[in-house]
Formats: sequence, structure tokens, C-alpha cells
Amino acid sequence: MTQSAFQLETFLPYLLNQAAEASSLSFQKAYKGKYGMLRTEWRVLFHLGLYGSMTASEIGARAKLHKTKISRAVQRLTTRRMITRARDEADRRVEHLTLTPTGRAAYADLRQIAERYEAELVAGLSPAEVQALRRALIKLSEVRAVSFT
Amino acid sequence: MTQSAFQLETFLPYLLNQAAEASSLSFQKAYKGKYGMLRTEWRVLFHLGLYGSMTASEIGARAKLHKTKISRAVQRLTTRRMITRARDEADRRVEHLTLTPTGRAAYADLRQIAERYEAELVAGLSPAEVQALRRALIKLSEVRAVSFT
DNA sequence: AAATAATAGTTGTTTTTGTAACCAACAAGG
DNA sequence: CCTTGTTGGTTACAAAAACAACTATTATTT
Repeated sequence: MTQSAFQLETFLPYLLNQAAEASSLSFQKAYKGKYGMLRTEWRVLFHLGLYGSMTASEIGARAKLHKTKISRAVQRLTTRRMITRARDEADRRVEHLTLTPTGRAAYADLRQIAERYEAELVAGLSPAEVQALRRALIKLSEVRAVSFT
Repeated sequence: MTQSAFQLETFLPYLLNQAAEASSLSFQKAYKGKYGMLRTEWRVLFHLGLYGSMTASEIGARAKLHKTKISRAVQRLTTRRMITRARDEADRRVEHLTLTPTGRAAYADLRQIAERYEAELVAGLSPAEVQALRRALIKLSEVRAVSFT
């Protein structure tokens, strides 16, 4: 009856979720506990920290986040005085987001934590394994819509 | 100032999430559209389909899902007549969950879809790459609590 | 045998997310 | 211009997840 040996343990979407959740969860504790941040807020903070001033939709395009999620993350980060918003005078729909000194300090701190965390995470893998993993993950995340009927 | 070259694009928790979300999302459409199922329900269904009769907490332990999530998934699957619950007579706290014929049919169908989906997903990767990916993901998901202060 | 703790599972409440509708500003076509 | 369409972003409402408290039953301790 069961001709193919399907296994949940090796099914990629399942496996990806397990790994992603396991790694996110323990890391999340750092920024949640320290700055009361949510994952989306962390991402926005890091985008601004890394790329400087950006608009909400630029962040959305890069991080593949929905605009409502970003809108809310920006609100919360703004009330926490981590980012400032500035209307573009040429096109008054867009807002340029920038980190405040507070935001930059949080970013610098969290960035170090991120680096240490990642080092700890890949401790059980060889550099070659890590490189192969990254490459495969990048390919998979680029697959926008798998058509399989 | 910036001594190390941190990049968001290669940061593993970020990358894992991107890949997991991308792959989950398109796959989810299949079972959501066809059976109105949520991800937790899909997982419960597959656990029962693969391992036969199980209790809620056995599923929880294996899938690393919280018991409330399972409880509600079981409720929904029960009202959809996909699983039946039977009290254990020896220990009347536990319930044994089993697929109904309807549930088995859905499982068989979704399992085929899962297999085809996965095949499509890894189409851009070599068998060796897939194997390496699986191995790395398994290692990462086994990392329960990374201690990095 | 109580009393206490532990386990299986449920229910209630609060957060967070998803989806759709919306407003304002700009762009293009007639 | 002035309708129509598009884009950047917010808001409102519905769905789902997280978290805590709870019931019922079994195990353990004294």
C-alpha cells in the first residue's frame, strides 16, 4: 500500500520550520528580554542599522514583510524613541526612517549578541557545512511561488 | 568602527526564517484551500497518518507543539470527522486519537501533494545539497537551548 | 488514607498576525 | 484639467497564537 517511504522528519518544509523555530526562540529571548522587541521590530532595527535611512516599503521589499507589519513595528519603535520619521519633501507620501542614538545603541548591542549567538549556533557544524547550509537556504527562500498544482 | 562584517543576508536565524516561511506559505495553500486546514492541523493529521494512534501529548512531544495548540487542532479535526478520540480505560486522563476513513483519505491525498511539493521545491538543488541541507537542519533543530548569555 | 504533587487535556484572556478597506499623495491618459 | 489608476502608509476587524489558569485523574509522600 505505502509504496514511497515518506517521513515527516525529513520533509523539508517541516524541517525548515523546526530549525527556524528552534533557532529563533532562544535568540528571541535576548532582544525580547532586553529591549521588549518583537521579531519584526528586530528586523526593522537591523535593516536601518545596516543600510542607514530607509523607507517602510524599502524595508518591506528587502525583508519580505507585509507593510502592515512594518507600519506597526515602526510605530512601536518610534514610541520607544529608537527611530525617527521624516517626510520626503519631494514625494510627501513616503517617510524616511532613521535610527536615533538610542536606536543605534540598541542595534550595536543586539548586533554583537547576534554574532555571538550565531557563533554558538553553528558550533556543531563545520565551516563547509555552514556554507552549504547558507547557500541552500538562500536558494530556497528565492523560490517565490512553487507551482506544483 | 565596524570591525566585523555582519550581514543580515547570511545571518542564520534570519535566513532560516525566510526559507521556512517561503516554503511553508506556498505549500500551505494546498491544504488550506483543499481541506480548510491550519498548519497545526496538518501536523496532527500527518502524525496520526504516519504513526497510527497517538495521544495528544505524544504528538506534542514529537512535533514540539504546545498542548493548547494540539487541543484546538484536535477539536477542529474532530468536528470535521477526520479523527476520533477514545479514552484510555487504564488511565482515564489520556485520549487515544485515530484517523477516521475521512481522515485517512485526506492524509493519503495530502501526503501525495507533500511529496510532489517537496520534489518541486528541491528541483534547483542537487541530491547531495539536499542531503547536506537536511543533515544541517536536523542538527540545528536539535539544539534546544543555545546558551550564549 | 490523606495530603500533595504531577500529568493529560481544556478553557479563557491577552497579544500578535492576517486581510481588507481605507486615506492621502502622486502619475498618466484623455 | 479631471477622471482613473497607482503607490506609500494607516486603521479596523477577524483569525490565530501565546500564556495563564483551570478540571479531572493518577502518582507520590507521609
